[in-house]
Amino acid sequence: MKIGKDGLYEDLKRRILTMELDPDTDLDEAGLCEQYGLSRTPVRETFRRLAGEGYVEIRENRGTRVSPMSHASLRQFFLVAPMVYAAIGRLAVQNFKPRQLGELGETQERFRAATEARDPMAMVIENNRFHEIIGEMSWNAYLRPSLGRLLIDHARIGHTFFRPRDAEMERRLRLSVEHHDGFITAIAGHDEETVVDLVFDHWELSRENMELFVAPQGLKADALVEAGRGSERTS
Amino acid sequence: MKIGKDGLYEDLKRRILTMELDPDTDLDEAGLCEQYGLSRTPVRETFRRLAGEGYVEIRENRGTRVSPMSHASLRQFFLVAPMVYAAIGRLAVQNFKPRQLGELGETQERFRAATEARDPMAMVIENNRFHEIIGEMSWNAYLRPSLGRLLIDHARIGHTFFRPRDAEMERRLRLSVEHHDGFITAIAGHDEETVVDLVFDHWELSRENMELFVAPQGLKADALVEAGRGSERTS
DNA sequence: CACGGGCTGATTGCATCCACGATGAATACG
DNA sequence: CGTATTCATCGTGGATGCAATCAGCCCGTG
Repeated sequence: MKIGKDGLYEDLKRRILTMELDPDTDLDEAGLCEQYGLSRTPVRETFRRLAGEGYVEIRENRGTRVSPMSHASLRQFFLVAPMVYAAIGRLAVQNFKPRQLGELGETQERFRAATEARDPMAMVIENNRFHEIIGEMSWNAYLRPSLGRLLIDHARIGHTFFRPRDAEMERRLRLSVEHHDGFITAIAGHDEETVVDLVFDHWELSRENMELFVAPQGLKADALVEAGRGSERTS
Repeated sequence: MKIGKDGLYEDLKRRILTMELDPDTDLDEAGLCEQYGLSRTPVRETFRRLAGEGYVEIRENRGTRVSPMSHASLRQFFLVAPMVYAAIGRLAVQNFKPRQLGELGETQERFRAATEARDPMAMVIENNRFHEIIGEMSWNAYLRPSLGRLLIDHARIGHTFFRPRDAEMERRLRLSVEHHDGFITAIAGHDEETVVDLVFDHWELSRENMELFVAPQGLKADALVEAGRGSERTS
């Protein structure tokens, strides 16, 4: 674990994206002060910053907690994500700087390494970073805030994507890696239409997985009652 | 001028939207503490909050300043604004709550009163609030951050819209008020297509005005040199 | 005369202290 | 025995003092 203010910021982001910190988890201000060797002031400022970016929410006199993921907001997520992703993709092709293409490639290599190492945490982070960089390439300060919000919940809803349970999920994961390669090639070639097509393919891939997560595979009605009394959470 | 933390927050937003505080203006932390009867801690937290919403930017060890408006970002503004506005409009029709419709009506009445009173400041604020409410009606936490950013610069770029200089601009302003009435009627009737049409009409109206602001009417090349040495600002 | 180094004032960031409000438990009352 | 009220404790918001960093200025040097 890193120390200092930036370490706290990065760690909290990582832990929220990887669901190490579940939605609605209360953050212990005093505890984090101690762990990162900070006083409460910089910790509170980090909370404000994360709140501005949508990672947490601050309730007056009632502390800071990880942003919730309600059923209602999930529907809104599926409605706008493809639109924003496609727009960001187009703008990225139009506006990217060569230097960013290199950064994208490096991130993709780390992502590929994470998949080969079967490291779900690293996969989540590198995949998220990959799409963040595409956002940066768009150089659009107006659309990026929404992209950021979407990527947070995309990582959280789709985290099971990176924990393949069967051959089919393995195949999808490999396909996802190939998509990323395709993004890099298409962006480098200023091929806007191919990027948009890839955006939708890539979206469809993770959308199907996320729907499984939101509405899990058809268990028999009594399966949970039999096996896990009291362990499941009511949403 | 209000006092307290909320007063500071509201006032800064208002002063930034109305261009009372120009882009790139440094904010005086100590001065604001004194004016609003606060210590530096809550002032700094307000800065963080405003930074998260896109009103200001904080540079490490170099203070807080009003968010800049560069030429490059302006182009990005024109590219994505219609898309986001239209999407928000659709979602608002689908998801609004009756209570919000009342709030929208009240804001529209204040906006109308401001136009009749020829009060540009109030017009900017109420117009901005009107579109914020439509954003709230969408109940889409993913798209609203971008809407917020767009509305900030929409108010700043288009502030001349509310200072009509000739009969044509007066006409446009009246048309704008009528558009708002149209929004209320169409949203109340769940008429999604009419709302989207209105969004584009409304957008076109202010777009034309904003383009005049960005690329002002064709002065003769020597006009500024003759008349206003040193008084014009370089953007 | 131009340029670089060092100093000083001002401003920001961080730590600590204090006050207020919320939460939970114990007790008194119905 | 159940419920409401009070009180104690904890945690958050705000104020203040101190340290670090940055900007501007002066002076020395080439």
